Amino acid sequence: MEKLDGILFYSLEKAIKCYRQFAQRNMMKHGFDLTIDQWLVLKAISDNPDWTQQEIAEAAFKDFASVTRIVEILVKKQYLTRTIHINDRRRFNLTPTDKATVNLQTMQPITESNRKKALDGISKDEVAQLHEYLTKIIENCKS
Amino acid sequence: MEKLDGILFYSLEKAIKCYRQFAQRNMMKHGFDLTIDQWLVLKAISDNPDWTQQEIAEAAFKDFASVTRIVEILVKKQYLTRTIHINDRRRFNLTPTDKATVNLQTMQPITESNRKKALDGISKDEVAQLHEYLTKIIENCKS
DNA sequence: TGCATTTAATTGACATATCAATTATAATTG
DNA sequence: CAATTATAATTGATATGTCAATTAAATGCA
Repeated sequence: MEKLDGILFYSLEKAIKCYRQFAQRNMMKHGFDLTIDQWLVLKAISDNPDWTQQEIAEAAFKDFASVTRIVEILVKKQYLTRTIHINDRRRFNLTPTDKATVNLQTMQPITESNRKKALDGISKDEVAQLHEYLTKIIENCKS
Repeated sequence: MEKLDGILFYSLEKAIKCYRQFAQRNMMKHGFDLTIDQWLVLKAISDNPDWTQQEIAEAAFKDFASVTRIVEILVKKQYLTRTIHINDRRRFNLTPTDKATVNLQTMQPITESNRKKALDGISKDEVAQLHEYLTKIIENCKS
């Protein structure tokens, strides 16, 4: 078999999977009970409290259905409250609880440290380069 | 919110998701009834018929549980036959059917074209560079 | 040989991804 | 205003990821 490690997209997949596992491990190690997807959605909502779930989904590059389910979990875990939107009864107001705010803040430095450790040995310029390549791939795959 | 697009790992995630969607679309467009994960596992088995499922899982960077389930589906879809291993009754012989062999061959140029299109505008050297960065990230996240 | 350990694979539970269908409401337009 | 269309969100089905527990068979060692 052509070695899988020799195929770029395989390494791409492996890199993101490794990073997710790494980030999740460190999150748990610090006693947090959120998955990184839940964290991401919570953070997106917290930073954009007026967005629809669909807008949140787009920003987080998640499926609408996934966001619906993640929001459910976040409400159940008491990180979000959900109330009906006054002007549009199809929508909801999603409001992070105090618990959410505190946890997001406590988590922030851990997340930053995770990112830093994962990029250890890659210079700022190289990261920028890498970023450009990824953006190019994203563009190419839109066709 | 710090724009998600500005975070490398978010773009990493987005890039691989985009590529998977792109590859899957093209696969379907040509009438194949496999997911790209099923295809990957089938290809790994086809190229290494003597490996254990665990070895296949490692090569494809998949969970053992996932491989078990994907193999089940491949058997059901008549891409694999499963017989008991003579020397080790814990194992199975996984043998691609003729249908599998034909499909893998027909698929190969499509896969290559997918990869090529997705990397359009990125030179060979740059791909090599990108690959190195990814390998570095994978290493960093093992800690 | 007999028992503990290791290994190969499966299974269960839950989270997420994806696609299609559905519901409820809002907006548009004839 | 009524009928159509568009939008926000949910739901169902299936596939995969992840973790833990389990089963069955092989191996190692006293």
